[in-house]
Amino acid sequence: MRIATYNINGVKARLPRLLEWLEETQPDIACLQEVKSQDEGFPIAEFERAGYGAIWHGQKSFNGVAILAKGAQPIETQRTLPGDPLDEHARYLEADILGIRVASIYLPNGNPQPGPKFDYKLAWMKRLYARAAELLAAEIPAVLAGDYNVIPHAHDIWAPAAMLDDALRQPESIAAYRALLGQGWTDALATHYPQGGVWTFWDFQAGAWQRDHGFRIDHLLLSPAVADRLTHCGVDKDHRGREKASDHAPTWVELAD
DNA sequence: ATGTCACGACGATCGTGA
Repeated sequence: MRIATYNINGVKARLPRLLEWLEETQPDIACLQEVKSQDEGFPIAEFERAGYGAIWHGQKSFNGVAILAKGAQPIETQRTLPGDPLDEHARYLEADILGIRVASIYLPNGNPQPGPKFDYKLAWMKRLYARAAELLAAEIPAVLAGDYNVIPHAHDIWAPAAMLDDALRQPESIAAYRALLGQGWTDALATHYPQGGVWTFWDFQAGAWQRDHGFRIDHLLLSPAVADRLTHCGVDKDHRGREKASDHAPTWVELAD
């Protein structure tokens, strides 16, 4: 069983590429971020034609998350991240599919830092910590997949000195991510590629793709029962190099049945 | 040092967010 996460940066702009990726790689579950569409603009008919059921939480212009399931309908368990009723950003969606709880996460970017956007990022990570703890306490097999906007380690970026002033590499961001892992979650790619050097994002600017100036911010966190089933994981890097591609590449885990 | 892209309101460019 394959579970993937893909920050698509605009579902309408990427639709041909997205359908092509589904057709080529056939993920059983796909968590999407940066849908950048209101609910009514979500191209559900196209996904159903491709054989996928879906749930989505859209927002005008930015944010927006979705979960696709091959030949199945995700059963929604959460439409928001608990802990702040005033937070209207569409950044969290959670569902049961094929016996696994799956969350599609679009964690706040947090730039510029310091500032209110960075404060929001850290507060959001605290709320995620609380939700993740609940899932573990209930012993629900779970995968928390998405764009975490955190570069966990110096070997998760093309140059250790790059981005040091950025919200994605602040000590507070990294500490919050490590605290989450400390609950008992497995960062799948970190486990399989402990030497680092695996990127999931290449900026549109500055020829980052051509120079391979990337970093790893799209993560799949596995609960203990799911981690025991992990057989392979990776990044569909070639999809980043295609025409009209997102700035992220799809990232996935393969689980034993 | 610089380099991009999507979205949406506005009105055929610009601000925002990344």
